[in-house]
Amino acid sequence: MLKIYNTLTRTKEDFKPIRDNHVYMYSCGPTVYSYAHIGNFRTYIFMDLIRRVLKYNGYKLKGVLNITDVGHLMRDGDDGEDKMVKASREERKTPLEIADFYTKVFFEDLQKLNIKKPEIIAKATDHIQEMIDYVKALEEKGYAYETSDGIYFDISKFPGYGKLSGINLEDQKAGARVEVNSEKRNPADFALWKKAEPEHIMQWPSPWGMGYPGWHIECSAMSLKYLGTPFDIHSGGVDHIPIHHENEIAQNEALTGKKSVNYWMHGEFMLVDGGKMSKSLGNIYTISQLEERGFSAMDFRFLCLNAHYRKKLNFTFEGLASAKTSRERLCAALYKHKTAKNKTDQEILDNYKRQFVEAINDDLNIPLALGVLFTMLKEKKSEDIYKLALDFDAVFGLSLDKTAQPEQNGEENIPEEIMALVEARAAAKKAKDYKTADQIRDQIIKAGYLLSDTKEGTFVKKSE
RNA sequence: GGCACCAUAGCCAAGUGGUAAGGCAGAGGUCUGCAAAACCUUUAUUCUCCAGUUCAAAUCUGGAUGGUGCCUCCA
Repeated sequence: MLKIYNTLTRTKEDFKPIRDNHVYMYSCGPTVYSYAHIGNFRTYIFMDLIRRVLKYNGYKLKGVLNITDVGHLMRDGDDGEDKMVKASREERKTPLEIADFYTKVFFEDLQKLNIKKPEIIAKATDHIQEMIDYVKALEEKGYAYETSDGIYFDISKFPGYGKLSGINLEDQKAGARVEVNSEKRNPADFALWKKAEPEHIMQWPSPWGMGYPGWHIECSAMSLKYLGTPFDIHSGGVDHIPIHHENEIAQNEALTGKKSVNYWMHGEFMLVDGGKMSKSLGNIYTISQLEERGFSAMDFRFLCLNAHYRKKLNFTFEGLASAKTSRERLCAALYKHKTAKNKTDQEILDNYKRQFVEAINDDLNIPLALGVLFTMLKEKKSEDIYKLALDFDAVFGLSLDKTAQPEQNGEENIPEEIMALVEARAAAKKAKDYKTADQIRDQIIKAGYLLSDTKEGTFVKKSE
């Protein structure tokens, strides 16, 4: 039985899907105004792990991931500038060009990380009509009101507000900043629809004139369209608990009168060097930047797999290097099993499989499951172990079948002059001229290559 | 001020009532002309501290201390 932690109840619960065998899931996706960074990707790896564990348990999936290309404001939902508009101005491109470019990079990164795309990718700008209909319905039900700059949700009409994050609106008032927008009935009311100035570059006709949607309405309208209500799982980052997901709940439940989501799952943040990751501190990294430093996207995925999704993960390059070494040794060990012809007792295999399943089904305890894999690989070499490791990899997504390869004398990337040095060293060694051989070795290392002498001969590879 | 959470070896990290998984680094060894790499072995009588509950606590309760995130846009 799969157990998952539900943010709404703050407990681990048995997972029971609404439909027998088909799980409906919505995951908050990127706002495509800039490059997604490793913190964002930790959350998408988390989404991917949920999906893989569900599939491993035999469920079919209907997953939706949104691409936010409008409506995500720099401040609150009231008075900030739209992120897409800002990026568009700064990069001197149209919002569409901005969105297309960063969406493309986003999906390339997902692929590198071996994150499988959910079944439905939903772009906000393709669903403006659904959002307008949604807002109109809320207005008709008396949950929305109009001000000079937009349509707002009246949270005083929704008594359950705050149940996901545990906030109490009365307590919040004490320390809260003074609200700029005095037309709002309650400080925490949020925009469903914003009226646009004539020069605003992203706007659509609506019953309230030209304008654009609020950010929160996007996820509500699209999840309702594709998944209905209620649906099984809603995932996202922990930062979404207090505002974005509270607002989604308010919108959905106000509209339908029903509970909208059975299980809320939130992935914790990634810290950098023990603190917050932010552009102003200059400590955010993209996947490409990790690659420039000699790490693969898979090294990063492996790093994320080593910490539980509900624990903060402190990113350091030291930690990433440790993950890289660990992953490479894992693959090397696996290759030995792949090429072994021995068999392993079914009882032993079943025991590892059981431990693995217990781990992943206990609220996605992937770090523990990885421990099971490492322990299993220490068994006597056998192709049965290899096959079972690949079975586990359906969850890990480390492409173990592809990466468990013999060491190659990667000649495709080794320049001829280096190969000449390698041969010269071999000759010197054969002549027992170790002084010359060692000098040549130093020379090769200085040039940025690593040598490894094995019984099968000398291998060269680029050092990172 | 409010909300949420965390504290386990040099580092990362699992374990949430029955006597400390796993990884990295380190140490010893094998291999090597010597190294590096690889491989093998090994590494916490103890879980921030103080009380309490219990036959039994890293795990439960209370308190202290330290750390982080959110309440501004964030994954």
